[in-house]
Amino acid sequence: MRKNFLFMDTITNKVDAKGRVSLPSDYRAIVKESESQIVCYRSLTSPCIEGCLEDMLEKLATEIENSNDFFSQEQDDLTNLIFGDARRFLFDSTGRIVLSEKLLAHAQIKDTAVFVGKGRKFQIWSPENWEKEELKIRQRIMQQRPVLSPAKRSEN
Amino acid sequence: MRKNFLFMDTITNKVDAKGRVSLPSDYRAIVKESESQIVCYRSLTSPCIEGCLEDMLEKLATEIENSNDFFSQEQDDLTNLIFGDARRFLFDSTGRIVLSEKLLAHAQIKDTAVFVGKGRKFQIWSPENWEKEELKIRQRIMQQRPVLSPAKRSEN
DNA sequence: CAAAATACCATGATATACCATAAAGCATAA
DNA sequence: TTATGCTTTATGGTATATCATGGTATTTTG
Repeated sequence: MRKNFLFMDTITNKVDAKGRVSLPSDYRAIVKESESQIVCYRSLTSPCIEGCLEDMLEKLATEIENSNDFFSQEQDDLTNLIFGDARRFLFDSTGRIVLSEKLLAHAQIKDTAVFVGKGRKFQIWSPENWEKEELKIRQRIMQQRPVLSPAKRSEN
Repeated sequence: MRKNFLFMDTITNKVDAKGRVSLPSDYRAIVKESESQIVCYRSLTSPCIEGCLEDMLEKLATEIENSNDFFSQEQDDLTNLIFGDARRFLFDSTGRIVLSEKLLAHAQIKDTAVFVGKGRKFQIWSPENWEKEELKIRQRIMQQRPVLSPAKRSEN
């Protein structure tokens, strides 16, 4: 790969009874260009699904492999959680992936999924949880920047 | 080789009276692509079976050979244990391997085996032991999280 | 030859790939 | 701007292929 790519935007799609969702078309374009695959796993810290390109995990695996720390407990834990949870998700000719029950349950997703771009990775939220999360994020930002210009504040 | 491959996901399969288990189909695909073989041995630190491609053990052996580390006696011992225990496991035309009594006993596996991907290697657990282990790991990770360096990558 | 290990066959369940229609974006021309 | 046709995308439905697993045949080995 080594191409530039960014997962961006926020897109809401339907999830049917079988767990099928359309991957946003921009994301599909990234997959095609990169010649890699989408990999998803439960976020370690939030009630959402996280996704990235398999290349990213490849990189992680290589780092661990080369760290000469064949028997480290910490690495063992990490690899168990990340690789033990992650799975490839190929999309069919209509652009859909099917999310597993495990992932959907973790993210509390029923019939609607919100894809949120995060650059090198992306997240999938339930509409309710994402709404709350976005609010939290905005509040954190505001606190950290008390001196935002009035113009900026009235934007949006 | 240097092909890309990752053992991922957590998959539960049945073990019959003869010790036969289906190797997850993704794992089989890796074996075919790599033109290497699956090797399994008793984990040195946990009640589980550990597996990887034979290439990996090759690499480990080379590393030991080339590191004239005066203080690596411990690592040397560990690798001796692994090589003394490891064995090739070929799968038949239906995708099954036959786990030995020794391995099954060590992992306390009766009629169900849980395959847990770890990137370049994987583990096989009994459902009960894996459940406990996963919980332990999550607790440890949560505690250490702020100081984990490789984990930066998986941050939000 | 007996016992065990290994390879092959058959089946149902499940996941995957494909088809068809609807909806939405996009460009061009009026 | 507004209307019109075209292309791309989303989504419900269905056919197909794959996989896990119980069973049996065949080979190996002691």
